[in-house]
Amino acid sequence: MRIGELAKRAGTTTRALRFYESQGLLAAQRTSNGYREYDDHDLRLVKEIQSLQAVGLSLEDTKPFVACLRAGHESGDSCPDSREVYRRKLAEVDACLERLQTVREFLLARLAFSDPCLVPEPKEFQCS
Amino acid sequence: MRIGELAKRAGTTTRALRFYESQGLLAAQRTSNGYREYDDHDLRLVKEIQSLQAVGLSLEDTKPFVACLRAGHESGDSCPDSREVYRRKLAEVDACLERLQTVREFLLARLAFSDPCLVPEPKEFQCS
DNA sequence: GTTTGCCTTGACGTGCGCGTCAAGGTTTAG
DNA sequence: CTAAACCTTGACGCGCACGTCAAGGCAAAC
Repeated sequence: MRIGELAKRAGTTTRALRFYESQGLLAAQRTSNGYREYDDHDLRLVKEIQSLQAVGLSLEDTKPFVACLRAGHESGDSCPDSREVYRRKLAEVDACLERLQTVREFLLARLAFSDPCLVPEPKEFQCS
Repeated sequence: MRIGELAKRAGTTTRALRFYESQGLLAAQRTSNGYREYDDHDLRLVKEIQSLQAVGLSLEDTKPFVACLRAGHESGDSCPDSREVYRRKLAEVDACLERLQTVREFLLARLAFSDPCLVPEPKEFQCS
């Protein structure tokens, strides 16, 4: 399949896929006219990248997982480097949780003084 | 005092102070030669900004607090707009905590399968 | 032939909070 | 007189994961 179809199947954009290639995550065959050609294995790679990004890993962090899949392993997280990324990320998450708890206590304490009771409006948030 | 001394007293840089001014957070008097001139009230403002940033608020979010202090209030968080920022931030923090808990569960589950037991190395982390 | 819809590379834009020069003016110490 | 240490504005850089144009090539339908 070509880049447009891979993007559609993976639910992403051609720009993202070309960016992954520029970062060394994705390697495509080229047809005679210079078009990129992908197979189901590449689709699998893209989905792996997406699920790891959803957990908060950077593209750099997904490299060991991609390499693991390329090495023939069934899952991308069965290699030592991948598991090391998991451990590092877990430590980061724990640190963040602790910090956010502190921040939460602070905000609650500040709001405790005579709150005029307005309805809050939840929106999106940058974390992890 | 001039910008260099204010920066030293507040533990920041002249670049940051000029940036605050460009964002409408800080307004300085000018001496005859064009130098910015600050007083203790400005130092107070800068410290307010810093403490709010430490809690994870953006510069934009600190504006109501600065306005509140400028309006003559003792503390920057005694005005309705400031408290509204607190409430919104609290909602964001709560959402982030929930999300990070989910991520943490995921990472623990993935690591649960035959961990070769390597020592983790805690580093800095982007959160809030 | 030409329009349509793919594809290519390249380069600049985004948000945030400044850091880091660059090129110059001012004031003080020696 | 000169050097040092301040100050001024302006403009570009950074990290991250792409978005968005620009200018053009390729293939199939009309």
